Amino acid sequence: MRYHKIPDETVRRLPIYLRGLMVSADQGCEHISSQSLADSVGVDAWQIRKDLSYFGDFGTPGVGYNIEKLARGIKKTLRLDAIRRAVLVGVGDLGSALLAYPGFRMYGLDIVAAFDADPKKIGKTVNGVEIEDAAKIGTLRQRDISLAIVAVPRAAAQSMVDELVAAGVKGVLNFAPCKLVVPKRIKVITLDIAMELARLPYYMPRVEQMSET
Amino acid sequence: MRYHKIPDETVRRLPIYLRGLMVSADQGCEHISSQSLADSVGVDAWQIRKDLSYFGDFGTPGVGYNIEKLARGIKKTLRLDAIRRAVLVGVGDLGSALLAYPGFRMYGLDIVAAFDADPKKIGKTVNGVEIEDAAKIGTLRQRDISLAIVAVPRAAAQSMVDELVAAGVKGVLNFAPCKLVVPKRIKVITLDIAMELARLPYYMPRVEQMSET
DNA sequence: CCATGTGAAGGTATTCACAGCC
DNA sequence: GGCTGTGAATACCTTCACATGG
Repeated sequence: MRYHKIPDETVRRLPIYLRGLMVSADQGCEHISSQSLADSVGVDAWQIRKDLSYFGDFGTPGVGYNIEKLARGIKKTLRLDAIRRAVLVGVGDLGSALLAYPGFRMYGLDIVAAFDADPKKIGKTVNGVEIEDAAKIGTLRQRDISLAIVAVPRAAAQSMVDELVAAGVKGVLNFAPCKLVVPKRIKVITLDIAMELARLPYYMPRVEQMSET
Repeated sequence: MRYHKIPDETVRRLPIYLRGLMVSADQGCEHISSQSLADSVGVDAWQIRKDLSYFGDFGTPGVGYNIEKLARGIKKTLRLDAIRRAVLVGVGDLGSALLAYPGFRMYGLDIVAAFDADPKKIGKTVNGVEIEDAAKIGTLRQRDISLAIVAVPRAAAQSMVDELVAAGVKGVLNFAPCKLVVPKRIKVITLDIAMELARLPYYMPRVEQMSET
């Protein structure tokens, strides 16, 4: 293996592989070939091998990959071994669902704090996390939390992010349907759910619809 | 303008442009330049012009784009003018949040039906939509609904999708963290929220973490 | 003999620079 | 002068084919 910059598209796929490895590990497997993993996650085998080749030699020719070792390697590459604590801002319908969502655990991620501006919500506990006053986001600085999830209405998103950045947050998963302006050192991934649904019709077969022409 | 296949990446960006156009329209603007739109949505101006050039001549040199006309053109390209009704399967925390989510309206999309397997939920009404028995998904065939949103646990996702496909659904937005097997004519977009959060640390500056090395 | 890792080829998307039109 | 639309250049990613190693 030689030095390579890891392509963004590879980084996008790594969590998929991790998910597939967990499933195989649960089934008691110790090793897995790129082909088997490919079948279970829906990515081509050569793509998996190429992706993994960017950051380490994990496989054994003739045998495959040691699941435990490969999972550790991927986690390290994604820096999931060091960063594990996240804060949620905005405990509305979507925010509450995220607090209850068990899926983060698979990647070793935990939501350990939550903020909201609504006085009726402050002080309540949802899924073991107490909702704090959004005006106190500054207190995050002392709490070793560098990941934030933003689930507030569009109008509030930018100001919340400004405060999060001031409080030392380094990465943001944004559910508000808008662009967020942040310093270059901060990474924002925006996930606009309605937008994903909106691009689905483009790929659907062009049959005449009964409603409207 | 000449014939071009529209790149997938362009299709991914079109809803962003649509969102930006709505905002400008709300502000009373009639025309907008690629540069202004670029500033408001966070995509480069030449990228926008290139994307739009794949499917129509919308702009006027020296003036810019007519917002109303461009929005209609994008909607038509994405086929949002014909497909508007969606069904939700799985009314848990996330599903309920999606039912309440106002963002789909912006794209002319409506969730008009909901299914769940839990007898305690069946018959209840959430946000004006009555929850029906998941065993009755087959009744969709008569209801002119071709889009589905799947928000059930991983273990139930594949069988729900099988039923949806049998009932005539053509496109699926899947929130379950797994690959779904469907006939080639069906389009599935999987949106794994935990996975998005998991790739965030990779892009964050490599400072020493206080917790664990 | 089987499965990995990787150069090389091929394809797709981004970026540039500018001709053409209002 | 200002702004669009687009060929050409560049960068990036995917796919292939096979040498290499257990």
